[in-house]
Amino acid sequence: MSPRGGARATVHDVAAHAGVSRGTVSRVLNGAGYVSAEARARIEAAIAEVGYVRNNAARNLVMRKTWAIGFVVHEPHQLFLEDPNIGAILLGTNAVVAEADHQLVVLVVDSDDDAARVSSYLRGGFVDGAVLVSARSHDKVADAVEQIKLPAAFIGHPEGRPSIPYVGIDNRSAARHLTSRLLGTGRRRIGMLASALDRDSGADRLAGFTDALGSRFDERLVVSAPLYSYRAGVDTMTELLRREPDIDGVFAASDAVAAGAIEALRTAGRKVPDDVGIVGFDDSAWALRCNPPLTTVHQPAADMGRAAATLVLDQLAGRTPSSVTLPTDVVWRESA
Amino acid sequence: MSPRGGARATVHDVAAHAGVSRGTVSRVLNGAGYVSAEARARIEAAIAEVGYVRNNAARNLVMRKTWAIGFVVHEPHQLFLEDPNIGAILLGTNAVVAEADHQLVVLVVDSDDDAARVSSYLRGGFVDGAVLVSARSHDKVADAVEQIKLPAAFIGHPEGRPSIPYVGIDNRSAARHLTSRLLGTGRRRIGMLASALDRDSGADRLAGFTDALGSRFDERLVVSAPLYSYRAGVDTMTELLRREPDIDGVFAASDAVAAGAIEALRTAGRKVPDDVGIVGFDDSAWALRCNPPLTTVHQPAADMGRAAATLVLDQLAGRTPSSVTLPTDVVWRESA
DNA sequence: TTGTACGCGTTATCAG
DNA sequence: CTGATAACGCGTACAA
Repeated sequence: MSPRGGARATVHDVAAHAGVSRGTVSRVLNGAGYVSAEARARIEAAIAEVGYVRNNAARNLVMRKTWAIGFVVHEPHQLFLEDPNIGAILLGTNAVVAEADHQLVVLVVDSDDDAARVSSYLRGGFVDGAVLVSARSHDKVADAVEQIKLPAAFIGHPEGRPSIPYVGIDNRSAARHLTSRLLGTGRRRIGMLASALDRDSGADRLAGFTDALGSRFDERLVVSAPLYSYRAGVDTMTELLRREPDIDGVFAASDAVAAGAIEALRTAGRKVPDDVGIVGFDDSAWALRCNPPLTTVHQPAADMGRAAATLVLDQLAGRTPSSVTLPTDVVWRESA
Repeated sequence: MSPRGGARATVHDVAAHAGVSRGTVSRVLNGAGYVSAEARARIEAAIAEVGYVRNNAARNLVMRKTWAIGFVVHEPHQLFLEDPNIGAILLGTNAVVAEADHQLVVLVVDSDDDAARVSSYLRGGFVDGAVLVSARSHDKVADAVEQIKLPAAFIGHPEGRPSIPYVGIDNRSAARHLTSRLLGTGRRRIGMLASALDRDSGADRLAGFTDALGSRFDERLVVSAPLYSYRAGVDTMTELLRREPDIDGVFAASDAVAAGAIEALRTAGRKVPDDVGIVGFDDSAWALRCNPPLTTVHQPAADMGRAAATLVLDQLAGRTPSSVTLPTDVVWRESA
């Protein structure tokens, strides 16, 4: 006796088909023992026959749990397409979440409307927790997460959200370290191509650069752009050359920016690293694709994803999570 | 009177708080008129006061609709990270889905376990429809979609799934066209770096190449690799040079492959395009990043995403969808 | 070992 | 215009 036309079979149908009660069917469905071999066999046959598939809306309603974790990506179009770390973070998160038998659900925020829709999705009980990537401090999605106390973790370190743990890297000390090594190669006039100063990563990298230069810091040698992009690298490097033609060292806020800068330097007839030494940040696919290969800071992207997932899972298990800062390494190659 | 500790407020709580019935609350929640101004005001105040947020599990259960659309990405790690089209497809799909007030939910399949989990997610009634990217013909996810008759659309054109509409491009004629133009530049010995021959895109590009060459086709000049990757380009080009040192034209199955091939050619001391003319496919970010810039086929990735989303939405609206093939353009640049 | 009955939070259908 | 009340499909004490 299949269910009425087109509708999906329910536990009720299976029970009727097998000549048992719904309770018994539910028990075999959830592997909760106490079912006779005979009943189990009949029920399993019935399940196959009526093509039963569980209705999760009903299940979630009663269990108050969805076994799904959100992964919210909050980037402007272009950056989302270009950012090499985001994919690795995603895969790392997915690995841990899957291991815990949950389903990762990626939500992309690409406009203000999206932010509103994703917020209400999160509030709507579709997920048990969420990993937030590159959220700004003031952010509709973060507001929602905080308000409904959804177990969550940031990748990065937005200020003003003490209630949500994060996993980050120490951008400032990494930038300081990298700049110092660049100084150590004997460069005299070192500039910075800064990016995304509205975000902790961008601001901290600039701070680290400033730290390393100390009294030698000259604000005229810092040119900034809103995004970590190849295009930004071309533009800011061009501007930096205009301001200071005898520049001989450059710290680019990301590998993509560095790649663009190298292009601009080539156009201007400068040789890398002979005339100008340049370093990047991220150790992304760009780094090896550049000519010459880029000296840069390696970001443990997949590990960050894994750590963030663990932070969320911990909260689901009732444990109190604490933010983590992962170590980075300078990778010295030919560009400086 | 707020709900018991920690639990979320329900319609019931709101109703009690406002001194009306649940029915009335539901009516203002869903904007379904027929509510006195006074009642509405009291209810709205109550909603704010108790911090009510809708429970979608319950709502979905009764409405049999989730307002969510799945976007299933089924690629090996590396390809997922490198593929430039996938982001644009995603954004295109998201735009249309959001416009229709649905939420796009991205599901990444990265292992056999993932495939099983995503399948059961799809069957579980978490989404009303799905867009499937780069699914193979034999695929657990596609099986599930077909079995439960989930409204869906493929990007690409997997064989053997006549019940699911797709949006694709005519890889074969595009490849034929591109190869012909390469021939037209006077190249004599033209080889192909094929990839992903287990997929329609890869196989069709090879077929188009073969078409264009006609009797001049020499199977020794075709070297293939499993993935559309930079690495594959380096390796297959190296092999092609070994087989045929006096090669003077190359059709690479994708821009990434072409970029790798250019690297291999440079290593071997050949000049592009003077010694060897090379063309790619996709018009991805690689194309302009290569030196020289790549002649290639432009894929309307965002449009493909939009079309696929429309296909799914059409089915949700009860319309019968039909597959679409989008036009491509050859973009002639300096590499050939 | 099995069946019964209740509750999860909404929306929808009716009388009033 | 409003308020009961019945689904929606499932898990689970509790009784048998």
